[in-house]
Amino acid sequence: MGGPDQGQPRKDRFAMDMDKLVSLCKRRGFIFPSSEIYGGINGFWDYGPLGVELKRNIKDAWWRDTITSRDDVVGIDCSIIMHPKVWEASGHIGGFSDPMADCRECKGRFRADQLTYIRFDLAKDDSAETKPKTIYFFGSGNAVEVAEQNAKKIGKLQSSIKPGETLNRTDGDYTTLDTEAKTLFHCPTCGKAGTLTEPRNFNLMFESHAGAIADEANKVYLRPETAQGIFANFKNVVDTSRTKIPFGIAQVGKSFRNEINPRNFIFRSREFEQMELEFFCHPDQAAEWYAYWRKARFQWYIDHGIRSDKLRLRDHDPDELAFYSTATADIEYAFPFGISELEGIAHRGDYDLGQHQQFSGKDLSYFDEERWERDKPAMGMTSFKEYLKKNEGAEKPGYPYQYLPHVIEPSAGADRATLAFLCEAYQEDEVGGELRTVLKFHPRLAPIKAAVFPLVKKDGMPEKAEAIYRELKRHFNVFFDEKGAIGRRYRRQDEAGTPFGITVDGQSLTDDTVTFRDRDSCKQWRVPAAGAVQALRDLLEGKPIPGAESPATEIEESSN
RNA sequence: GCGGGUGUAACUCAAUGGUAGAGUACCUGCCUUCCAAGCAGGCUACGUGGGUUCGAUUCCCAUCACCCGCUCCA
Repeated sequence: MGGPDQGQPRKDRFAMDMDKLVSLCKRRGFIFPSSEIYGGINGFWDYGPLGVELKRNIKDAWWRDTITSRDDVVGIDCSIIMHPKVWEASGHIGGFSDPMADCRECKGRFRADQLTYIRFDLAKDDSAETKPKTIYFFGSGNAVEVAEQNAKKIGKLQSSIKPGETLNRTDGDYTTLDTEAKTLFHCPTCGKAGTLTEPRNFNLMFESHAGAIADEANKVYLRPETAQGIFANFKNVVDTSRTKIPFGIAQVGKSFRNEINPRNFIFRSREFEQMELEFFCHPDQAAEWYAYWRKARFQWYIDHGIRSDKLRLRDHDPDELAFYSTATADIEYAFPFGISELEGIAHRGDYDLGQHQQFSGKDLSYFDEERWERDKPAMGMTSFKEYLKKNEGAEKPGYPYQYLPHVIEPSAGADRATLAFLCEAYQEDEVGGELRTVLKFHPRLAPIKAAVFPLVKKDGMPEKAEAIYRELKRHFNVFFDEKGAIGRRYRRQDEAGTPFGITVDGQSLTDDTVTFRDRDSCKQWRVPAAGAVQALRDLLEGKPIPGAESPATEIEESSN
């Protein structure tokens, strides 16, 4: 987050801002606050009739481009609740929960485990009964930093020891102090003592209990990401699906995080949907695959209509990387509320499989049989055991035939993508001197593909239009509307993002043609009624509008 | 979680210590041959819970939700 676009959005006549978008989403049935009749619930949102189609189209496009159109990726659908050990192995139980302490005085908030104390107990050797004298030094940071902050005083203390006295030093953090000692702690910001609250755990994982009785023993978590289900099933998939490295396993599904502060419409919510791919490859090829997915995933957003310079690809600085990752890139979008992440592509090495191998005690390594069979004659070996024996004592004796695959993880948020596509599509322009609000979705993503209208409600036009509608409905999600003025009906569909309007008019009754109307240009052209299905299919697949120089909507080939 | 702001109809807004009005939208009918036309009629609201008051949508308190800033975001 952060960046040049974070100032107040301009609210001029044609500007998109979140208020307008939220309002449109509500008005047209894209997105509603969850449980709204009870006042809503923070961090949860519902998708309405148009919103669910949009989001489904996004997920379907991702699924098709990532899995079914490829030879090297398979899908999976894991349970939301998994064995709690999964989250120990993944680091979510340790790293996902932060104890926080607030200063009552200056309202500062601190990671309680980063508030460090250094404690000295001064004891006289010959008087075991005398209580040792205790001196504390406090600060923010690790023990070394706090020692530096207090170097002078500590030095003074150490040099004041008399013969027959011992000085014992213990380091620790705020969470380990007893209640009395906590009152001695100074707030690192305002410097006042005893102003910090008890540390409170901010565990971002939702907890539940498997079974009717709630106790510690059956505590379970709602998954905070879908990825771990993939790693946990790595062996199952390898053993059953004839997949060979390099290959990927992909999943779309709900995840849950108890965000401290849900904000920005559906961008950060507590229940959200992820589209994640774990692509497993040989360590030697990981860098290449990382580069491939980094590029392919960025292109995917462009191919689906995010053409503006609001979309960017940002490589993480080395100091931003998680300790196990050798490279990570974020695909970001400049939302009205700031530049924020849509998707991260991470080179995770063998960290995840390694963790699960360790915590489960199961061998998760991959054996490259093809390569072994190819190479073994040259080495004069008949069995892999010989090879292992030869390399006994080596760090990776089975390498390069047996190894933990490295993984490239493109991890996308379906709700964030939906919001980005909405923001990108939202436009206000002028048609015949009137202001028009239009959602210029890529036809592949548009909730409704076409709307069918009789020009007026008489002379048999409604009947003819409905017949065409029925025929189209067998193939596409189309909409029929015969009420009111034709212009109003066009505009309504513009707000829903419907790319094409099909109108039955007076001429249709004599020559059996209909007009097609393009959402973005408002241009119209005639098509034989009997060919409407094929004509719409052609348009949705990117064939040009008759008379137009460029295709109605360009659909480039994805780079896979 | 802290500070500030907002909460009235589906949407955008108004007025008011004596229970509320507009525009748009929506519904019905008439009319209408291509971009939110017209006519007639109709439906829908004071976020929730307390308090003060004869009486609260209005004042006070709490709560919930949303917005902005901070914080957080493996």
